[in-house]
Amino acid sequence: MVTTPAESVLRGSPYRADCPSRRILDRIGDRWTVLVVGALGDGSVRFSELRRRVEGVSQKMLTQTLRGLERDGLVRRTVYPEVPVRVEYTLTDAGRTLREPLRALEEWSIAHLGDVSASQEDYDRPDRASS
Amino acid sequence: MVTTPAESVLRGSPYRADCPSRRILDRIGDRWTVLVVGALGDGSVRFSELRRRVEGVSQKMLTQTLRGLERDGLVRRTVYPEVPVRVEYTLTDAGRTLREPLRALEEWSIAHLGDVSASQEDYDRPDRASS
DNA sequence: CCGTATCCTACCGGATACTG
DNA sequence: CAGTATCCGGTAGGATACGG
Repeated sequence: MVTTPAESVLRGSPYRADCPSRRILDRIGDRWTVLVVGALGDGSVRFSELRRRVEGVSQKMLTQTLRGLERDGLVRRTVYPEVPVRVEYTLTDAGRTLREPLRALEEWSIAHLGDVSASQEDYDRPDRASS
Repeated sequence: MVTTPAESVLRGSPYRADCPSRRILDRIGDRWTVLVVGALGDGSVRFSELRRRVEGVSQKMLTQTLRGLERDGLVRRTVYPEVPVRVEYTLTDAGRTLREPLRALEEWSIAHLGDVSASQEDYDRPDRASS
């Protein structure tokens, strides 16, 4: 059996401090990045509309998250010098490729979160053997 | 075109505070959970071996991460009452289903982290127009 | 409308010491 | 070996005020 690069990282060698898994987690492992990518979808979205789509995000964190994505080349920022100014954000081609793996994760969560919640409640019951 | 459930969450409605995407991020969005799931692979792994596979994880955080995964029903903990004691961790069936989406993410990072790094360096150059 | 600048708090997570 | 307990600092991120 030929070991693919991905598998060599996943199983062959330990997770080094600079392995791809960690680098990507450092980028999307925060509270908002994944949600912003999802909220952008495949269109152009204004800042204020993004704020509405990602419920609870503060102005500061939305700006910070978008700057990070722009720096990574995953989001393009376009300013229309109208009055008042209009700013639109769009996923780049690279950014769009991120949607598929993220969607896979979301589908997993939709499929399994019920079981996870049930397991948690069972685990938290002080009485009864853990079975 | 029929809108799938996943898409209705991704695009139709805003990301509510209790949507599946957020729940899963709250669980695996921390520093170690994803790495521990990867390090477990499809076998049984001892605590000390896990520490070695996930470079840099502290004893406290490894324990805490494993407890969380056990609570979620994604990891099974087995104690062998030998002297000294031996404890092995294994992904449950549910836990194993998480590996595919996580692997997809890792493969994305392997494929794109080079471009991301290049984009960052370009973005961080003070001089020169952004394009 | 779309930010930036400050301040401030919660908590994640590391270091260390101690048990069964 | 596999934890638990305690302390502690750095930082993610919220609230607020202000600027272009």
